[in-house]
Amino acid sequence: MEVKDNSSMEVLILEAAEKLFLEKGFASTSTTEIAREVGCNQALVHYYYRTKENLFNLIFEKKFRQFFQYIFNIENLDQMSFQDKLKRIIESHFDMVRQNPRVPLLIVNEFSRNPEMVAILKEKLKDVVAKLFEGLNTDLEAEITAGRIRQITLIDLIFSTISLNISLFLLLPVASEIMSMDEKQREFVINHRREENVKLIMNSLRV
Amino acid sequence: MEVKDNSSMEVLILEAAEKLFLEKGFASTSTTEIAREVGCNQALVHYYYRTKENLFNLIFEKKFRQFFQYIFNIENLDQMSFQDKLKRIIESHFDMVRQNPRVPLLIVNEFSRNPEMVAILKEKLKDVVAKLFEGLNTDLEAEITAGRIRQITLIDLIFSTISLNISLFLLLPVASEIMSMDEKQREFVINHRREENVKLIMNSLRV
DNA sequence: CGTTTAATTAATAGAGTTATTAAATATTAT
DNA sequence: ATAATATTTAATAACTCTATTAATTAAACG
Repeated sequence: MEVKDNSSMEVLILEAAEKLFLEKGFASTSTTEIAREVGCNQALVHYYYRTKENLFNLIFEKKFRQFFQYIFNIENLDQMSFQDKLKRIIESHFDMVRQNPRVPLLIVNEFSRNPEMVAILKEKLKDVVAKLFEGLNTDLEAEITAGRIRQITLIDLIFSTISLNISLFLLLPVASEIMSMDEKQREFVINHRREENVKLIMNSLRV
Repeated sequence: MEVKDNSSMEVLILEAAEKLFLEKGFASTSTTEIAREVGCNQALVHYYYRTKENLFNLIFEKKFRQFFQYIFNIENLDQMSFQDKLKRIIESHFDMVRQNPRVPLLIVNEFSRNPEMVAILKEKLKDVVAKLFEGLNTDLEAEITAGRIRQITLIDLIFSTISLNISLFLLLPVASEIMSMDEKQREFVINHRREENVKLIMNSLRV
Protein backbone atom coordinates (compact mmCIF):
# COMPACT_ATOMS: atom_id res chain seq x y z
CA MET A 1 0.00 0.00 0.00
CA GLU A 2 1.96 2.97 -1.30
CA VAL A 3 1.24 6.69 -1.30
CA LYS A 4 -0.08 7.75 -4.68
CA ASP A 5 2.41 9.59 -6.84
CA ASN A 6 1.54 12.34 -9.24
CA SER A 7 3.03 10.27 -12.07
CA SER A 8 0.52 8.54 -14.30
CA MET A 9 -1.01 5.33 -13.03
CA GLU A 10 -0.16 3.63 -16.29
CA VAL A 11 3.55 4.16 -15.62
CA LEU A 12 3.32 3.40 -11.92
CA ILE A 13 1.66 0.09 -12.68
CA LEU A 14 4.38 -0.79 -15.15
CA GLU A 15 7.06 0.03 -12.62
CA ALA A 16 5.43 -1.92 -9.82
CA ALA A 17 4.95 -4.87 -12.14
CA GLU A 18 8.59 -4.76 -13.17
CA LYS A 19 9.69 -4.73 -9.56
CA LEU A 20 7.44 -7.62 -8.58
CA PHE A 21 8.02 -9.77 -11.65
CA LEU A 22 11.77 -9.46 -11.11
CA GLU A 23 11.44 -10.24 -7.42
CA LYS A 24 8.99 -13.12 -7.52
CA GLY A 25 8.61 -14.20 -11.13
CA PHE A 26 5.54 -14.43 -13.32
CA ALA A 27 3.56 -17.13 -11.55
CA SER A 28 4.00 -15.80 -8.02
CA THR A 29 2.99 -12.25 -8.89
CA SER A 30 -0.72 -11.44 -9.13
CA THR A 31 -2.35 -8.41 -10.68
CA THR A 32 -3.98 -7.91 -7.29
CA GLU A 33 -0.55 -7.56 -5.73
CA ILE A 34 0.64 -5.17 -8.42
CA ALA A 35 -2.41 -2.99 -7.76
CA ARG A 36 -1.78 -3.13 -4.02
CA GLU A 37 1.82 -2.04 -4.56
CA VAL A 38 0.68 0.93 -6.63
CA GLY A 39 -2.30 1.69 -4.40
CA CYS A 40 -4.93 1.46 -7.10
CA ASN A 41 -7.82 -0.77 -8.00
CA GLN A 42 -6.97 -4.17 -9.44
CA ALA A 43 -9.14 -3.58 -12.51
CA LEU A 44 -6.92 -0.67 -13.47
CA VAL A 45 -4.06 -3.02 -14.16
CA HIS A 46 -6.27 -4.77 -16.68
CA TYR A 47 -7.65 -1.49 -18.01
CA TYR A 48 -4.19 -0.39 -19.11
CA TYR A 49 -2.61 -3.72 -20.01
CA ARG A 50 -5.60 -6.02 -20.48
CA THR A 51 -3.86 -9.22 -19.40
CA LYS A 52 -1.15 -10.10 -16.95
CA GLU A 53 0.62 -11.95 -19.74
CA ASN A 54 0.62 -8.76 -21.84
CA LEU A 55 2.06 -6.71 -19.05
CA PHE A 56 4.72 -9.29 -18.39
CA ASN A 57 5.68 -9.52 -22.05
CA LEU A 58 6.19 -5.77 -22.28
CA ILE A 59 8.57 -5.87 -19.35
CA PHE A 60 10.27 -9.03 -20.49
CA GLU A 61 10.92 -7.71 -23.98
CA LYS A 62 12.42 -4.50 -22.61
CA LYS A 63 14.71 -6.36 -20.22
CA PHE A 64 15.71 -8.92 -22.79
CA ARG A 65 16.74 -6.24 -25.29
CA GLN A 66 18.58 -4.32 -22.61
CA PHE A 67 20.45 -7.43 -21.66
CA PHE A 68 21.63 -8.22 -25.15
CA GLN A 69 22.11 -4.74 -26.52
CA TYR A 70 24.11 -3.25 -23.70
CA ILE A 71 27.38 -4.44 -25.14
CA PHE A 72 26.81 -2.50 -28.33
CA ASN A 73 26.58 0.80 -26.54
CA ILE A 74 30.17 0.78 -25.36
CA GLU A 75 31.89 3.87 -26.72
CA ASN A 76 35.28 4.19 -28.36
CA LEU A 77 35.54 0.49 -28.99
CA ASP A 78 36.96 0.99 -32.47
CA GLN A 79 40.42 2.31 -31.76
CA MET A 80 41.30 -0.36 -29.20
CA SER A 81 43.30 -3.54 -29.55
CA PHE A 82 41.33 -6.78 -29.44
CA GLN A 83 42.50 -7.47 -25.92
CA ASP A 84 41.39 -4.05 -24.70
CA LYS A 85 38.06 -4.35 -26.46
CA LEU A 86 37.45 -7.70 -24.86
CA LYS A 87 38.37 -6.39 -21.43
CA ARG A 88 35.98 -3.45 -21.84
CA ILE A 89 33.20 -5.77 -23.01
CA ILE A 90 33.62 -8.06 -20.02
CA GLU A 91 33.64 -5.13 -17.61
CA SER A 92 30.67 -3.42 -19.24
CA HIS A 93 28.69 -6.61 -19.26
CA PHE A 94 29.52 -7.15 -15.63
CA ASP A 95 28.39 -3.64 -14.71
CA MET A 96 25.17 -4.08 -16.62
CA VAL A 97 24.39 -7.33 -14.82
CA ARG A 98 25.30 -5.69 -11.55
CA GLN A 99 22.69 -3.04 -12.23
CA ASN A 100 20.13 -5.67 -13.28
CA PRO A 101 21.07 -8.64 -11.14
CA ARG A 102 17.72 -10.39 -11.47
CA VAL A 103 17.29 -10.10 -15.21
CA PRO A 104 19.23 -13.25 -16.09
CA LEU A 105 16.99 -15.29 -13.80
CA LEU A 106 13.93 -13.68 -15.35
CA ILE A 107 15.11 -14.66 -18.82
CA VAL A 108 16.03 -18.21 -17.89
CA ASN A 109 12.76 -18.79 -16.06
CA GLU A 110 10.64 -17.18 -18.72
CA PHE A 111 12.24 -19.40 -21.28
CA SER A 112 11.13 -22.57 -19.55
CA ARG A 113 7.65 -21.09 -19.12
CA ASN A 114 7.31 -19.92 -22.70
CA PRO A 115 10.06 -20.90 -25.15
CA GLU A 116 8.35 -19.18 -28.08
CA MET A 117 9.00 -15.77 -26.56
CA VAL A 118 12.74 -16.07 -27.04
CA ALA A 119 12.23 -17.26 -30.59
CA ILE A 120 10.28 -14.08 -31.31
CA LEU A 121 12.87 -11.77 -29.76
CA LYS A 122 15.71 -13.59 -31.42
CA GLU A 123 14.63 -12.30 -34.82
CA LYS A 124 14.69 -8.71 -33.64
CA LEU A 125 18.24 -8.94 -32.31
CA LYS A 126 19.72 -11.04 -35.07
CA ASP A 127 21.28 -8.23 -37.08
CA VAL A 128 22.73 -6.31 -34.16
CA VAL A 129 24.37 -9.39 -32.72
CA ALA A 130 25.69 -10.54 -36.07
CA LYS A 131 27.28 -7.15 -36.68
CA LEU A 132 29.23 -7.12 -33.43
CA PHE A 133 30.28 -10.70 -33.84
CA GLU A 134 31.62 -10.07 -37.32
CA GLY A 135 33.84 -7.21 -36.27
CA LEU A 136 35.22 -8.91 -33.20
CA ASN A 137 35.72 -12.15 -35.00
CA THR A 138 37.94 -10.53 -37.62
CA ASP A 139 40.11 -9.07 -34.87
CA LEU A 140 40.25 -12.38 -33.02
CA GLU A 141 41.29 -14.33 -36.08
CA ALA A 142 44.02 -11.81 -36.84
CA GLU A 143 45.39 -12.21 -33.33
CA ILE A 144 45.30 -15.97 -33.56
CA THR A 145 47.07 -15.93 -36.91
CA ALA A 146 49.69 -13.61 -35.44
CA GLY A 147 50.17 -16.19 -32.69
CA ARG A 148 49.34 -13.76 -29.90
CA ILE A 149 46.25 -15.72 -28.83
CA ARG A 150 45.60 -19.44 -28.61
CA GLN A 151 43.08 -21.12 -30.91
CA ILE A 152 39.68 -20.20 -29.46
CA THR A 153 36.27 -19.19 -30.82
CA LEU A 154 34.51 -15.91 -30.16
CA ILE A 155 31.41 -17.79 -29.09
CA ASP A 156 33.40 -19.48 -26.36
CA LEU A 157 34.74 -16.16 -25.13
CA ILE A 158 31.30 -14.57 -25.05
CA PHE A 159 29.79 -17.62 -23.43
CA SER A 160 32.43 -17.69 -20.71
CA THR A 161 31.95 -13.99 -20.08
CA ILE A 162 28.20 -14.22 -19.73
CA SER A 163 28.50 -17.35 -17.60
CA LEU A 164 30.92 -15.88 -15.11
CA ASN A 165 29.17 -12.53 -14.88
CA ILE A 166 25.61 -13.71 -14.45
CA SER A 167 26.42 -16.59 -12.11
CA LEU A 168 27.93 -14.25 -9.61
CA PHE A 169 24.60 -12.52 -9.15
CA LEU A 170 22.61 -15.73 -9.36
CA LEU A 171 24.70 -17.43 -6.73
CA LEU A 172 25.52 -14.51 -4.48
CA PRO A 173 22.26 -14.63 -2.51
CA VAL A 174 22.73 -18.32 -1.81
CA ALA A 175 26.49 -18.09 -1.30
CA SER A 176 26.30 -15.09 1.01
CA GLU A 177 23.73 -16.94 3.10
CA ILE A 178 25.90 -20.07 3.29
CA MET A 179 28.99 -18.05 4.12
CA SER A 180 27.16 -15.59 6.36
CA MET A 181 28.42 -12.51 4.53
CA ASP A 182 27.38 -9.00 5.46
CA GLU A 183 26.72 -6.18 3.00
CA LYS A 184 30.33 -5.00 3.14
CA GLN A 185 31.70 -8.44 2.36
CA ARG A 186 29.23 -8.86 -0.49
CA GLU A 187 30.39 -5.55 -1.91
CA PHE A 188 33.99 -6.70 -1.66
CA VAL A 189 33.24 -10.02 -3.32
CA ILE A 190 31.48 -8.30 -6.21
CA ASN A 191 34.40 -6.00 -6.91
CA HIS A 192 36.87 -8.81 -6.50
CA ARG A 193 35.00 -11.13 -8.83
CA ARG A 194 34.78 -8.38 -11.44
CA GLU A 195 38.57 -8.42 -11.62
CA GLU A 196 38.76 -12.18 -11.33
CA ASN A 197 36.35 -12.71 -14.22
CA VAL A 198 38.43 -10.43 -16.43
CA LYS A 199 41.60 -12.25 -15.42
CA LEU A 200 40.04 -15.63 -16.12
CA ILE A 201 38.99 -14.74 -19.64
CA MET A 202 42.15 -12.81 -20.51
CA ASN A 203 44.30 -15.61 -19.17
CA SER A 204 42.43 -18.11 -21.30
CA LEU A 205 43.75 -16.32 -24.40
CA ARG A 206 47.34 -17.16 -23.62
CA VAL A 207 49.04 -19.53 -26.01
CA MET B 1 -2.75 -39.02 -17.46
CA GLU B 2 -0.35 -41.95 -17.03
CA VAL B 3 -0.93 -45.68 -16.76
CA LYS B 4 -0.77 -46.77 -13.14
CA ASP B 5 2.43 -48.55 -12.16
CA ASN B 6 2.66 -51.36 -9.68
CA SER B 7 5.11 -49.25 -7.65
CA SER B 8 3.66 -47.63 -4.58
CA MET B 9 1.63 -44.48 -5.08
CA GLU B 10 3.66 -42.75 -2.40
CA VAL B 11 6.80 -43.11 -4.49
CA LEU B 12 5.10 -42.36 -7.77
CA ILE B 13 3.76 -39.12 -6.35
CA LEU B 14 7.21 -38.12 -5.14
CA GLU B 15 8.70 -38.85 -8.53
CA ALA B 16 6.04 -36.96 -10.43
CA ALA B 17 6.41 -34.03 -8.05
CA GLU B 18 10.16 -34.01 -8.56
CA LYS B 19 9.74 -33.99 -12.30
CA LEU B 20 7.19 -31.18 -12.27
CA PHE B 21 8.87 -29.02 -9.65
CA LEU B 22 12.09 -29.19 -11.63
CA GLU B 23 10.30 -28.43 -14.87
CA LYS B 24 8.02 -25.62 -13.77
CA GLY B 25 9.05 -24.56 -10.28
CA PHE B 26 7.10 -24.46 -7.05
CA ALA B 27 4.49 -21.83 -7.86
CA SER B 28 3.55 -23.14 -11.29
CA THR B 29 3.10 -26.73 -10.16
CA SER B 30 -0.19 -27.69 -8.51
CA THR B 31 -0.98 -30.77 -6.49
CA THR B 32 -3.79 -31.32 -8.95
CA GLU B 33 -1.26 -31.54 -11.76
CA ILE B 34 0.97 -33.89 -9.79
CA ALA B 35 -2.02 -36.17 -9.23
CA ARG B 36 -2.93 -36.01 -12.91
CA GLU B 37 0.65 -36.95 -13.85
CA VAL B 38 0.50 -39.99 -11.55
CA GLY B 39 -3.08 -40.85 -12.44
CA CYS B 40 -4.46 -40.72 -8.93
CA ASN B 41 -6.83 -38.59 -6.92
CA GLN B 42 -5.57 -35.16 -5.86
CA ALA B 43 -6.35 -35.86 -2.20
CA LEU B 44 -3.84 -38.69 -2.25
CA VAL B 45 -1.00 -36.23 -2.71
CA HIS B 46 -2.10 -34.56 0.51
CA TYR B 47 -2.73 -37.89 2.23
CA TYR B 48 0.92 -38.85 1.87
CA TYR B 49 2.61 -35.47 2.13
CA ARG B 50 0.00 -33.28 3.78
CA THR B 51 1.05 -30.02 2.15
CA LYS B 52 2.55 -29.04 -1.17
CA GLU B 53 5.22 -27.12 0.74
CA ASN B 54 6.15 -30.30 2.62
CA LEU B 55 6.43 -32.31 -0.56
CA PHE B 56 8.53 -29.63 -2.16
CA ASN B 57 10.85 -29.36 0.82
CA LEU B 58 11.54 -33.08 0.78
CA ILE B 59 12.56 -32.88 -2.85
CA PHE B 60 14.47 -29.66 -2.43
CA GLU B 61 16.48 -30.93 0.49
CA LYS B 62 17.42 -34.08 -1.39
CA LYS B 63 18.50 -32.15 -4.46
CA PHE B 64 20.37 -29.54 -2.47
CA ARG B 65 22.39 -32.16 -0.60
CA GLN B 66 23.08 -34.04 -3.82
CA PHE B 67 24.31 -30.86 -5.41
CA PHE B 68 26.75 -29.99 -2.67
CA GLN B 69 27.86 -33.44 -1.65
CA TYR B 70 28.64 -34.88 -5.04
CA ILE B 71 32.15 -33.53 -5.04
CA PHE B 72 32.99 -35.46 -1.89
CA ASN B 73 32.21 -38.79 -3.47
CA ILE B 74 35.03 -38.60 -5.99
CA GLU B 75 37.27 -41.59 -5.46
CA ASN B 76 41.07 -41.76 -5.31
CA LEU B 77 41.41 -38.06 -4.78
CA ASP B 78 44.10 -38.47 -2.15
CA GLN B 79 47.04 -39.64 -4.17
CA MET B 80 46.71 -36.97 -6.87
CA SER B 81 48.56 -33.71 -7.33
CA PHE B 82 46.58 -30.54 -6.62
CA GLN B 83 46.20 -29.84 -10.32
CA ASP B 84 44.85 -33.32 -11.01
CA LYS B 85 42.49 -33.13 -8.06
CA LEU B 86 41.14 -29.82 -9.27
CA LYS B 87 40.69 -31.13 -12.78
CA ARG B 88 38.77 -34.15 -11.48
CA ILE B 89 36.59 -31.95 -9.29
CA ILE B 90 35.70 -29.65 -12.19
CA GLU B 91 34.88 -32.61 -14.41
CA SER B 92 32.87 -34.42 -11.75
CA HIS B 93 30.94 -31.32 -10.92
CA PHE B 94 30.24 -30.76 -14.58
CA ASP B 95 28.98 -34.32 -14.99
CA MET B 96 26.77 -34.00 -11.95
CA VAL B 97 25.20 -30.79 -13.26
CA ARG B 98 24.81 -32.43 -16.64
CA GLN B 99 22.79 -35.18 -14.99
CA ASN B 100 20.76 -32.65 -12.99
CA PRO B 101 20.66 -29.68 -15.30
CA ARG B 102 17.65 -28.05 -13.66
CA VAL B 103 18.75 -28.32 -10.06
CA PRO B 104 20.77 -25.09 -9.98
CA LEU B 105 17.73 -23.15 -11.17
CA LEU B 106 15.60 -24.88 -8.55
CA ILE B 107 18.01 -23.83 -5.83
CA VAL B 108 18.36 -20.24 -7.00
CA ASN B 109 14.61 -19.82 -7.36
CA GLU B 110 13.79 -21.51 -4.09
CA PHE B 111 16.19 -19.20 -2.35
CA SER B 112 14.36 -16.09 -3.48
CA ARG B 113 11.07 -17.71 -2.48
CA ASN B 114 12.21 -18.86 0.91
CA PRO B 115 15.69 -17.77 2.07
CA GLU B 116 15.37 -19.55 5.43
CA MET B 117 15.49 -22.94 3.73
CA VAL B 118 19.08 -22.48 2.68
CA ALA B 119 20.00 -21.28 6.15
CA ILE B 120 18.63 -24.54 7.55
CA LEU B 121 20.46 -26.76 5.07
CA LYS B 122 23.66 -24.81 5.46
CA GLU B 123 24.08 -26.10 9.02
CA LYS B 124 23.80 -29.68 7.89
CA LEU B 125 26.52 -29.33 5.26
CA LYS B 126 28.90 -27.14 7.20
CA ASP B 127 31.24 -29.88 8.41
CA VAL B 128 31.47 -31.76 5.14
CA VAL B 129 32.27 -28.63 3.19
CA ALA B 130 34.79 -27.38 5.74
CA LYS B 131 36.62 -30.71 5.64
CA LEU B 132 37.10 -30.70 1.87
CA PHE B 133 38.07 -27.05 1.85
CA GLU B 134 40.71 -27.58 4.49
CA GLY B 135 42.45 -30.38 2.62
CA LEU B 136 42.39 -28.65 -0.73
CA ASN B 137 43.46 -25.37 0.75
CA THR B 138 46.60 -26.87 2.25
CA ASP B 139 47.54 -28.26 -1.14
CA LEU B 140 46.79 -24.97 -2.86
CA GLU B 141 48.90 -22.96 -0.47
CA ALA B 142 51.80 -25.36 -0.88
CA GLU B 143 51.61 -24.94 -4.65
CA ILE B 144 51.48 -21.17 -4.37
CA THR B 145 54.46 -21.12 -2.00
CA ALA B 146 56.37 -23.36 -4.40
CA GLY B 147 55.61 -20.77 -7.10
CA ARG B 148 53.83 -23.27 -9.34
CA ILE B 149 50.48 -21.43 -9.09
CA ARG B 150 49.66 -17.74 -9.00
CA GLN B 151 48.19 -16.15 -5.87
CA ILE B 152 44.52 -17.21 -5.85
CA THR B 153 42.00 -18.34 -3.25
CA LEU B 154 40.26 -21.71 -3.17
CA ILE B 155 36.91 -19.95 -2.91
CA ASP B 156 37.59 -18.21 -6.20
CA LEU B 157 38.45 -21.47 -7.88
CA ILE B 158 35.33 -23.20 -6.59
CA PHE B 159 33.18 -20.23 -7.44
CA SER B 160 34.51 -20.08 -10.99
CA THR B 161 33.96 -23.80 -11.40
CA ILE B 162 30.38 -23.73 -10.22
CA SER B 163 29.69 -20.60 -12.27
CA LEU B 164 30.96 -22.00 -15.53
CA ASN B 165 29.40 -25.41 -15.07
CA ILE B 166 25.92 -24.38 -14.03
CA SER B 167 25.62 -21.48 -16.48
CA LEU B 168 26.10 -23.78 -19.39
CA PHE B 169 22.94 -25.66 -18.49
CA LEU B 170 21.06 -22.53 -17.47
CA LEU B 171 21.86 -20.76 -20.72
CA LEU B 172 21.82 -23.68 -23.13
CA PRO B 173 18.04 -23.72 -23.62
CA VAL B 174 18.04 -20.00 -24.43
CA ALA B 175 21.28 -20.09 -26.40
CA SER B 176 20.30 -23.11 -28.45
CA GLU B 177 17.04 -21.39 -29.34
CA ILE B 178 18.83 -18.18 -30.34
CA MET B 179 21.40 -20.08 -32.37
CA SER B 180 18.94 -22.65 -33.71
CA MET B 181 20.95 -25.65 -32.55
CA ASP B 182 19.76 -29.20 -33.02
CA GLU B 183 20.27 -32.02 -30.53
CA LYS B 184 23.56 -33.06 -32.11
CA GLN B 185 24.98 -29.56 -31.93
CA ARG B 186 23.85 -29.21 -28.31
CA GLU B 187 25.63 -32.45 -27.50
CA PHE B 188 28.76 -31.16 -29.18
CA VAL B 189 28.61 -27.84 -27.31
CA ILE B 190 28.21 -29.61 -23.97
CA ASN B 191 31.26 -31.79 -24.54
CA HIS B 192 33.24 -28.89 -25.87
CA ARG B 193 32.37 -26.63 -22.96
CA ARG B 194 33.33 -29.38 -20.52
CA GLU B 195 36.85 -29.18 -21.86
CA GLU B 196 36.77 -25.41 -22.16
CA ASN B 197 35.72 -24.96 -18.55
CA VAL B 198 38.58 -27.14 -17.37
CA LYS B 199 41.00 -25.19 -19.55
CA LEU B 200 39.73 -21.87 -18.25
CA ILE B 201 40.21 -22.77 -14.63
CA MET B 202 43.52 -24.57 -15.09
CA ASN B 203 44.86 -21.69 -17.16
CA SER B 204 43.89 -19.26 -14.44
CA LEU B 205 46.40 -20.96 -12.13
CA ARG B 206 49.37 -20.00 -14.29
CA VAL B 207 51.77 -17.53 -12.78
C1' DC C 1 -14.05 -65.59 8.03
C1' DG C 2 -14.89 -61.01 9.93
C1' DT C 3 -12.55 -57.08 11.60
C1' DT C 4 -9.15 -53.68 12.00
C1' DT C 5 -6.14 -50.78 9.35
C1' DA C 6 -4.50 -48.63 5.18
C1' DA C 7 -5.20 -46.66 0.67
C1' DT C 8 -8.06 -44.16 -2.35
C1' DT C 9 -11.75 -41.26 -3.89
C1' DA C 10 -15.71 -37.90 -4.05
C1' DA C 11 -17.20 -33.81 -2.32
C1' DT C 12 -16.47 -29.53 -0.76
C1' DA C 13 -15.06 -25.37 2.10
C1' DG C 14 -12.58 -21.43 1.62
C1' DA C 15 -9.41 -18.50 -0.36
C1' DG C 16 -7.29 -16.41 -4.25
C1' DT C 17 -6.83 -15.68 -9.25
C1' DT C 18 -7.85 -13.26 -13.89
C1' DA C 19 -10.72 -10.71 -16.47
C1' DT C 20 -14.98 -8.24 -17.57
C1' DT C 21 -18.83 -4.99 -16.90
C1' DA C 22 -21.30 -1.33 -15.35
C1' DA C 23 -21.27 2.53 -12.52
C1' DA C 24 -18.87 6.59 -10.58
C1' DT C 25 -15.57 10.13 -10.81
C1' DA C 26 -12.40 13.13 -13.05
C1' DT C 27 -10.66 15.61 -17.33
C1' DT C 28 -10.95 17.80 -21.54
C1' DA C 29 -13.06 20.04 -25.17
C1' DT C 30 -16.72 22.83 -27.26
C1' DA D 1 -21.34 24.87 -18.18
C1' DT D 2 -22.47 20.87 -20.66
C1' DA D 3 -21.30 17.20 -23.38
C1' DA D 4 -17.90 13.86 -24.53
C1' DT D 5 -14.06 11.21 -23.19
C1' DA D 6 -10.83 9.16 -20.08
C1' DT D 7 -9.79 7.24 -15.64
C1' DT D 8 -10.93 4.68 -11.69
C1' DT D 9 -13.65 1.73 -8.80
C1' DA D 10 -17.07 -1.80 -7.06
C1' DA D 11 -19.01 -5.96 -8.07
C1' DT D 12 -18.81 -10.19 -9.78
C1' DA D 13 -18.44 -14.38 -13.02
C1' DA D 14 -15.87 -18.12 -13.72
C1' DC D 15 -11.99 -20.53 -12.50
C1' DT D 16 -8.26 -22.87 -10.06
C1' DC D 17 -5.87 -24.05 -6.07
C1' DT D 18 -4.94 -26.15 -1.35
C1' DA D 19 -6.43 -28.75 2.23
C1' DT D 20 -9.80 -31.35 4.80
C1' DT D 21 -13.57 -34.71 5.74
C1' DA D 22 -16.33 -38.40 5.17
C1' DA D 23 -17.22 -42.28 2.51
C1' DT D 24 -15.56 -46.23 -0.21
C1' DT D 25 -12.50 -49.81 -1.55
C1' DA D 26 -8.46 -52.77 -0.73
C1' DA D 27 -5.11 -55.18 2.31
C1' DA D 28 -3.61 -57.31 6.43
C1' DC D 29 -4.41 -59.76 10.47
C1' DG D 30 -6.13 -62.69 14.07
